[in-house]
Amino acid sequence: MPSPPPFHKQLEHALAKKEIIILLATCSIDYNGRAQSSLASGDRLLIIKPDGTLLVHQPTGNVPINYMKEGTHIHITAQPNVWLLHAHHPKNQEFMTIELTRIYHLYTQQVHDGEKIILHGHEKDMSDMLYAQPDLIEPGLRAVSREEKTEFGFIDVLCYDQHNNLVIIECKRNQADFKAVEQLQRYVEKVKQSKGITNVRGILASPSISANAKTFLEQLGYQHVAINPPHFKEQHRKNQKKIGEY
Amino acid sequence: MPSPPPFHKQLEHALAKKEIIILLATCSIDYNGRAQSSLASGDRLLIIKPDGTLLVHQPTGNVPINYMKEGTHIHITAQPNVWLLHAHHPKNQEFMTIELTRIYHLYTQQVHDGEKIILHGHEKDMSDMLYAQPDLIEPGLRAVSREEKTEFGFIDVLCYDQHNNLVIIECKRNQADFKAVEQLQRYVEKVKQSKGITNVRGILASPSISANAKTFLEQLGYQHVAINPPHFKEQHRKNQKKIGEY
DNA sequence: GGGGAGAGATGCCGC
DNA sequence: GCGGCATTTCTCCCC
Repeated sequence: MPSPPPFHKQLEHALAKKEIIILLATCSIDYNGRAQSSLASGDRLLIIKPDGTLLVHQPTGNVPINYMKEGTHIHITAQPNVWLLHAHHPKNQEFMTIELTRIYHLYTQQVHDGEKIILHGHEKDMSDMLYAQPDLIEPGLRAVSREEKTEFGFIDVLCYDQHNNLVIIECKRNQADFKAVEQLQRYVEKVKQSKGITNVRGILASPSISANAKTFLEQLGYQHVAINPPHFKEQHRKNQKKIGEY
Repeated sequence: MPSPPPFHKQLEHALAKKEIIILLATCSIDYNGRAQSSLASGDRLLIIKPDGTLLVHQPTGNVPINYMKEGTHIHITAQPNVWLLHAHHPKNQEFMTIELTRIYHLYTQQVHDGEKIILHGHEKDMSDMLYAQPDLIEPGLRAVSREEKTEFGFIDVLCYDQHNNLVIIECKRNQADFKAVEQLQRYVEKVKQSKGITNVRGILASPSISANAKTFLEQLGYQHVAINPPHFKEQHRKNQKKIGEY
């Protein structure tokens, strides 16, 4: 029975055929590009995708410890006791060198997946809700526009109140912070300036706001309205049910 | 020769022994937690780490299409034609169900890696440089403090100029945007207020700034100074050399 | 644990 | 391509 081709030949073959490559190995890593990094030797999981994505995962943590994005050119060279995996992203001017000293496992395969994820519960769902039902914010509000583009950014929801003051609403699906207040401030000030009016109100709609951000908000003369993103409670109830199902 | 244990037994064993688990399979996925998502059937790479991290990768892209963070409890159940992988993160109140219909490949192993990455070229390197050499910004500047905490955030570098005006410097290692200008504005206004003085200057130090952000900055009476993060040119030179080496 | 801010942020959509 | 901005942002640091 003929022996299998050497590791680097297998890898080259998989790269050429644009297979997904799963490699568990002891390696050290150097990166040079938008920043510089070095990582001493350890056991890691390397993933090379058909689109030229390279991910390096340690045994813990959510995020790859090193990575190269789609469009990376990869090649491997065999040396007496190590393999050198060179990764180069021409457009981003990024380079990575992985020195492999021990190969635990290599698997490669053609994969097919054309499906896209369907995601709900993001901020747009919240601004959709407030555009459809502005009285969740305050009785008498009339919604005028959504995602209105200004020179200084996009206004989530624009309304008039019952006294015909313009009302600018900025939504956050999570707790609001300084940045959210500043976004609101930027839109309000810009609209006042460009329309030459002063009766413009600013409302920050979010489930909560940090104490400091609230102080800041109120100093600027704006309001916070506590609003949960849509289906927040239903979602929680579903979770509770699922606990029972387990 | 005895046949190997069924897939779900192998997986249970690996979970119990806290091995890293690499699984290439056809699956569909539902997630419920901070948001809700569903993903129809396709070929994906699943990774389960010893710390309870679960990653789902499609054949393209940098980022996992679905994930559960460290601390996730995972168990698997076998049904007539499918396996159900249940993932539950108690603290985050998150749930994921993965329906596996075809197993291409399963590999599990103990892994060891205690190494930490060494990273250079981040923003702190830049504020360190400006604290040490404030005259890179403007002749006659005297640095007073770094990372100074205020009620409204942290000031990167605080200086006095040759006319004894207080100068607040905000650093960005990349192109500055609206948010950077607003951060600077917040610090300057807060310092003016808390110290009861008006001669406070604001300087944004970054390699570049977007046109709109620059307009905004100047309307507020602040300045932009073009500064590259340290070793930027050296880094580029290194890259150039590496191109030659290839 | 919360707050504040950077990140080799990433990804999406707009122009 | 850049710009503006949300992200199941993530991660780190400091209180």
